[in-house]
Order: sequence, then structure tokens, then C-alpha cells
Amino acid sequence: MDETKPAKVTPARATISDVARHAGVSIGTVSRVLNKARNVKPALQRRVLDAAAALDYRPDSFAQGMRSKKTHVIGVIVPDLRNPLSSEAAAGVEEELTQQGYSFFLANSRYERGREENILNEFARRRVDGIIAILAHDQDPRTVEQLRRLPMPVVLLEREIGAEFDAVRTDQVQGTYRATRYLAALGHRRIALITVPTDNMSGRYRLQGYTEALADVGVAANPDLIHMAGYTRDYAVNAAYSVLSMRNKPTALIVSGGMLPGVLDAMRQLNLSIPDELSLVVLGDTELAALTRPGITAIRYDWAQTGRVAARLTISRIGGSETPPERVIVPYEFILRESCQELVGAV
Amino acid sequence: MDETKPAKVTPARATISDVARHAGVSIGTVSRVLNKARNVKPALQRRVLDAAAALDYRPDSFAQGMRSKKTHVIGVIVPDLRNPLSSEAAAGVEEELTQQGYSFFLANSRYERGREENILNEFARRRVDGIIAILAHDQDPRTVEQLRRLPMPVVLLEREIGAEFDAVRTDQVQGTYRATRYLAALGHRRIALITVPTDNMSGRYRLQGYTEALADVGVAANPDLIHMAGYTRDYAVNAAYSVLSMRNKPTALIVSGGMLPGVLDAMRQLNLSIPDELSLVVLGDTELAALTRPGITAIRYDWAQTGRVAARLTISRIGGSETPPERVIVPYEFILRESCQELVGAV
DNA sequence: ATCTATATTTGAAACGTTTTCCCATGCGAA
DNA sequence: TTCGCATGGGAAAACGTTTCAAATATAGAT
Repeated sequence: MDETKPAKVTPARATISDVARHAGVSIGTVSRVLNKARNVKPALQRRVLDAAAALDYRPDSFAQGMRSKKTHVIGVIVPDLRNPLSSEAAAGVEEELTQQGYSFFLANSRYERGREENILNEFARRRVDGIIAILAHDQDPRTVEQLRRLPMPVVLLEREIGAEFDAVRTDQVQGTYRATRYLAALGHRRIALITVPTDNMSGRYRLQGYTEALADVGVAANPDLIHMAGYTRDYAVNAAYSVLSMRNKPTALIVSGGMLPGVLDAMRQLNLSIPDELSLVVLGDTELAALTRPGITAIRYDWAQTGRVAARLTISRIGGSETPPERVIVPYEFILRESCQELVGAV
Repeated sequence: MDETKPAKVTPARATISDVARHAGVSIGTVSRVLNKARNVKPALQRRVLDAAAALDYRPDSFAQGMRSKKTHVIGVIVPDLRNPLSSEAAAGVEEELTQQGYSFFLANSRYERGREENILNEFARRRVDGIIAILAHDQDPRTVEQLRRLPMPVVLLEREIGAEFDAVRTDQVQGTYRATRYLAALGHRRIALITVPTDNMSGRYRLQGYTEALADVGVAANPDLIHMAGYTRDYAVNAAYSVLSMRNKPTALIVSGGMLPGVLDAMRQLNLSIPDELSLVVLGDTELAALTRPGITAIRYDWAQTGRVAARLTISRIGGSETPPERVIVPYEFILRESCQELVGAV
């Protein structure tokens, strides 16, 4: 048992012909047994199964893919692996996919269109059976065109492009509307909004919900209070810093989950306390929002659920479902915590 | 422009023979041009390249994989997609891999050995070029045996199995040692530890660093203060709840990053304040630790960096590197925040 | 028993590459 | 001028499956 060489001994995987030889049948028969085709005598079936087990046979996925054009692989694109939206959605997708015997490629676009394009090309080259995408820019005509040309089904997550693709998303309009109305009901009128750009659905719908809610309480949206021009943490810090240093600064702030860390960071620098000096609502609940003190009132979106739904939808499309493109909207949940205060002696 | 049918038109991808025909050469020549193998006359080279571009030719990865046995895919196993260790490491791996032209399968074991086994089998079947694994149980002999049999290189992340596999990890022993000594220096003697089980390296090394540090200050480790029997958030809540409700309860607590949410949750239920009633140090820095108030002193580990290093190492192994198995240890960083207090009038 | 219809099994083609083996061409040296 | 050798290009094999047509075995009916 003297292992001097750590070099791997590759035991040469058994192929289907090894199994056929071992069982004394043709490779065609082996294939049919393994693919559960009918019309194989029980006796032979046993022989084949035994042989396969004895040789520890596992079909080569490349040969399978080459022949049958099915890979049982799905490509998943997310814009930012570190963002809870991405990791939660990926977790949901994973749960559903592995349960159904699929594997997945995970790719990170980092919000760059060029990467997105390359990733889609790579997915096509690798012949994934389907694609689930959280796009960075769902309005870019080049991206849209590229998606159209793809030969496999595409399901959009938290994004929407007209009505021609399946899309699963949370209800950002209503969620943001609710957040805004909630703050308005507490007497706030100067409500700031810090979130992602309108390049993608999340930004657009949040802006819509925010604007509608303000309109409904008779307030005109003030552009100075709206910061939607970046994706990074640094951007969030700067946006928060600048909006919270205004002379006539807002009494309340709505921020998206991914930017909450940056905003809290800025607030700490400015030494602003919640909720006395600023009421805060976060769009998208996270551990941070739940566990920081005071707890931050949140609009909770179940991204893992959107991931699961998207995975199921993708698989049904792969299975040949030809119904018109679906739009699934997952509802939000209002989580009341301690970050908002009634504004006394308001404007 | 009336698009009534949203049905996908599959434009039938160009194959290498299409390119060959279009350029008026043999498929062998096309292959040689595209793979930059041997010499091809510049004129022909141009013709082939032009043809390939004109037909938008992209080689079928299955046919390539089948023939060349190289897939340019790496399998990554993580134990919990939602844990920062997993997502940070995955992000680091991703950065390095895509830069080098690799794709990766991401799989989630959920700390279950059965899943782990299936995932490894699936990776082998899909002939990934290499595997990067954060195992749930790095001491299980079946898992170890399975890894040994794998025909492709395996790099362990945050885990260690003897000296026979490449391993990249953070310095958990020293990190935990430092955390413990820090608390001891503040006068604490009853220091609790809540972290993952010793089934894997993280648990073992943390326990080691903790025990050594206590020994060095002349304190015997008290089993009642050590909770290392679970992975879930619920487990963390219960462990914290029980250890913090003891009659003679600890004055300080060391908790691993993944369990911090559960612990903070329990502390909230018990209405314990930091640092007055309990000093807290977290092993593994997170946004939550940084931004909750008071900020929680942390031992920071750069998991993304371990991911990048592991990816580089894997690729070099794939490239045929035959040097003895490497062990890379990424150092920790001590982040001082406000969660610890000097113990006055200590025991 | 014989024939026909059906059930089972076999053998081979096909999938799209890479790669090996061979042949043709052209050039320099003898 | 001829031979040898390097160089560039073509044809075909091989990779491990699935699938399809053809062949054979089985069973039922006469």
C-alpha cells in the first residue's frame, strides 16, 4: 500500500459497447433498456441492468448530447452574484432543476452588456436546453434581437421585454407603491428613492410605483430626491450621501435591497439615526434589514420562488409546451419593522 | 412585420462542413485553421476565416468534447448557496474561470452527503475538466474514496483531506485563535463558541484555535459553551438561545458568519444588548456584521480570493501540472468594531 | 404443421468535431 | 536533371451515443 505516486489512475470508463459485450447483447438493446423503451424481454432487461451495474456504466453526456440534441443543462445568467436577488434566485432555480435531473451553468454578467452577449453565445454553443436570465439591460435592442434568434426557450427573471418572452417577476410596481403610500400615510412628503437605473424592469417599475403613489396623495415627484443612475455599492453610498446632505433633505427614504448596505454606510458617516431623523423602507428584504437595529421595514420579495417558477416554466417549454408566453407575477409582502416614524408637525 | 407566431425559427447552425464547402476546402483544413494547428497558407486561412464569419459558425461543444475529451467546463460544489462563503467563493471562481475561457456548473449539496455523491457522479459523467469543491463532510471515507477515483483534478476549498489533494483555505486556526485571545485580553473567561460541526475542516480548525487560545491563557474549554452540532439557521438560533439562557452564562461569544443571523435573532428575542451584556466576535466578515449597530468585530476571510486561487490552481492542473499537491493558506484580517467590551471586575 | 402478424433484437448510420495518415507539390541540393 | 525533404492539404477514422430499418424470433390462427 505504498502510494509514492499521487498520479491519478484513470480506470477508463465503461462504454455502452462494454456493457453490451458483458451482457451478450447488441448496443442497441442496451440503449433501449437504459432509456426505458418498451418491448424488451424481462430476462434481457435484467442481464443488461446487471452488466451496467457491474461495470459502473454511466452514459457519456457528450455522446448523448451529440446524438439526441438534448443536454439536460440550463444556462442561468445573473447580473451580480453577490446580490441577494441573484443568489436567492439561483438557489430557487437550483432546487427545482436538480430535482428534475437538470444541471446548470451559472454565469455572471456584472451588469455589462458585452459579457451578456458572450454568455448567451456560449450558452448557445454549448447547446443548453434552455436559458433563464436576469438581464442587466432588458431594453437594449441588440440583446433583444440576440434572444429572439436563440434556438432554445428563454425565460426572463425580474425582467420584461414586451410580451414575446416568458417572464417571471415580483410585483415591483405594487410593492413600491405600497412602500410609498405607507410613508405618505405617516405624514412624509419629501420621500427619496435610491435604486437601480431604468435600464431594466426593476428600476422602471419601482419608479412607476413611486410616482403613482405620490400622485395619488397629491405630491409631485421631485427629481432631486430620485437617484437611479448606478448599480454599485459606491454609487449607493454617494447617492445617499448627497441626498441626505441636502439643505432641505428628505424625511424618508426608499432604497432597494442591493443598495441598502451603501445607504446604511452613508447614514453612519452622516451620523443620522433611524427612525428619528430619517424613516427608511427597503425594497427587498434581507438578513441585514431584518437584523440590524432598528429593524428596517421592508417590502419582501420571494426571489427563490421566482427562481423555482422560472425553472418549472423553462422545463415545460423544453418539453414542448407551445402556449403563448406567460407572465407570472409573484406578490410582495409588507414587513413592518421599526425604521419608520410618524412625521409630526409635517409640512 | 406581422408576427403572429411567436414560435422560434431555428436557423440550423452552420457546421464545419458548411464552412468547408463555403470556403472550398476540406473540413480538416477548416479545423486546422480554427485551432491554429500547423501551418496553413495565409490565402486559405483568410478564405476559411471569412467563410466561418459569413456563416456565423460556432463549433459544437459536444462534438468537440466527444472527440478531444476537453470540455472547458469546471464543476463547482458548494454546501449552501445562501451562505456568504459559498457565494463569495463562487464569485471568485467565476471571475477567474471566465477570464480563462472556462464555464462552470454550480451545484449545491445542501450539506447532504448523498447529494454530494450524486453531484460528483454527474460531474464525472459530464466530463468536466476539473472540480472545485467545498465539501460538507471532508472526513467521510466514502467521499474521499470517490474523489480519489475521479479522473480529473480536484481542488478543495476551505477543506482539507490529508495531503493528497490540492487545498486552498483561509487560516481558520489563527483567525479563531486571535478572536479568542482578543476576548481573553479584554478579561473574558467564559467565552462561548457557536459554529459548524467538526465534520469539515472549518469546524475542526476553529475548535482547535479556540481551544489553543484558551489553553494559552490558562482556561479549560467548557463543553457547555461549545455548540457545533448543526448547520442551519434554526440550529444557530437554538444554540444561541440555550447558551445565552444558562444560569452562569458566557460574557462573550464567538460565532461563525453563517450563523450570525440566527444568533442575532436569538439575542433579540432575549433582549440582550451588545456589548454591555455580551461581547461578540464573528468569524467571517459580512455586510450584516459591518452595518448592524453596534458594528460587530470580525475576523475577515477573503473567500473570493480563495475562489480565485482555487480556480487558477485547477486550471494549472488541467494544463498538466504534476507538482505535489499544494496547500494555499489565505491569511485572515482582524476588523475591530464595537461589539466587544472590557470585562470589569472579572472572575 | 404452416403461414401470418407481431414482438424483439440486431446492425449500421448518423451526429460534428479532431486528428492521423497519406499524397501532392515545390524547393534546394547533388 | 533528378532525388529527397519539407510543407500544405485531403480523406477518413474515431469518439459513444441514439435511432431506424432490417432481420429474426415468437405466438396465434388455420
